[in-house]
Amino acid sequence: MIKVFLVEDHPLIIEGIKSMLAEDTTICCSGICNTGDALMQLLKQQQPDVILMDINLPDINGLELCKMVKQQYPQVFVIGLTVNNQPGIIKKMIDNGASGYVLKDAFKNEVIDAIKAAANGQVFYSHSAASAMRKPDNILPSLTRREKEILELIGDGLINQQIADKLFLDVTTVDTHRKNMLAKYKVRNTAALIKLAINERLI
Amino acid sequence: MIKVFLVEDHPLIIEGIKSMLAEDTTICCSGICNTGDALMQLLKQQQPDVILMDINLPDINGLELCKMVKQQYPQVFVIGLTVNNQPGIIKKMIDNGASGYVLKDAFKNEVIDAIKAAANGQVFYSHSAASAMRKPDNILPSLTRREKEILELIGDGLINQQIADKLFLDVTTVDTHRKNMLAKYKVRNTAALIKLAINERLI
DNA sequence: AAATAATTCCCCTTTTTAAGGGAAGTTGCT
DNA sequence: AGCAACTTCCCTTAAAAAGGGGAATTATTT
Repeated sequence: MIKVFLVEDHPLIIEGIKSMLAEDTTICCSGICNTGDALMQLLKQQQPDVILMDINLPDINGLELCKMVKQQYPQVFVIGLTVNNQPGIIKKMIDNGASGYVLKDAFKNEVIDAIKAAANGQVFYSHSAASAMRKPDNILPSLTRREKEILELIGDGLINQQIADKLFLDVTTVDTHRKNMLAKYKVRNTAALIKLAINERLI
Repeated sequence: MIKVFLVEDHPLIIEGIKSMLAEDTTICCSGICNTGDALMQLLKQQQPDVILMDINLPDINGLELCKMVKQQYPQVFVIGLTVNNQPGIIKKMIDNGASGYVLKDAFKNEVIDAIKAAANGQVFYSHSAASAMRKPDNILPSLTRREKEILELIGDGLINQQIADKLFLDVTTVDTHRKNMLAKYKVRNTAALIKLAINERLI
């Protein structure tokens, strides 16, 4: 019997997963939480074989949560779950110790297959996740803390001087970060940078 | 007995809805399609009392589909369904004849309540949809054809001169449109404009 | 402890955008 | 036919970003 925890904040998805898993007698879903925090509390009491985890949770980023779980409970296998097919995030989840990735357009058997594979220590991707992986553009550089901070303020419409004032920095520093981001993502200007950052969920 | 059709392309959500509706004996889900096209075909043969319709379908925009359904089958009630809480889109759905709107973070009873309300000709919003409606900023001005065209090119990183060349316009014209958009949305610069446009799904 | 990455600050010049106007032709709709 | 909204073009000046460098200090990771 494979013991599964589900971390998901959308009741509809919870129902869907529960309903799918109910059809397989070798899997039992013994814990459901809707936040990362609730999961960490639950794990203190008992550990499942597999955690099925939504990447977009209200309280914590899925990548962080996955890393935390694997650090404290390395024997527990984690499977990522998400609606939005974010190129690049799949690879990052695997880097953070995940045993698989299932997009929400996955079919019934794919969820079950992923859980079974994970329980055996294998890695599984749903069909759509695998095809997303094959795209070469999934190796986007990530933003540093500071860059992300600055990029968010840029997106809010602040100019370099205002950002500098807000973060107690020199204007030239803000400008340097801005230029580094343009170079990092090989975009021509701020407009393209913001578009890319939002579409890739970097901010 | 309320006859319901479900238009949804994510198997997980389909399972969730089916599972929720199974618990209510006065509702029967007698048709499931995963595209707008499939729905229109199905409607030629039989009409349900209520259609539960995902706004983000692979083949057609939910707003358009809702309008089409209501034009051809005015007696059928339509309920919108979506993960992404897009401020403004709810109002547009209602304008297009929808009888309700349910976000995917809705609870079990909210989906059932929405269906029952719709079957009685009433309008129902899920808790989260209603709170999204209350926000005054759901009446954002829309972009004109030209503005949208130009904004997309701005987002691609083109500068005014390049946009002008591409659309066979004068640079000043492109600049005027850019200024109008900044004024229209009361934003300070292009970065904020792009962010707003993407978040509001204007481009 | 060494190497790498991140953060910070500075110089310069050129290009592009923003903000303030005005004006006129075109399209669409009632 | 008339009005409103859209589209088009023009002017000027100031401000901001882009592009090209360099360099020193702190974290972080190996």
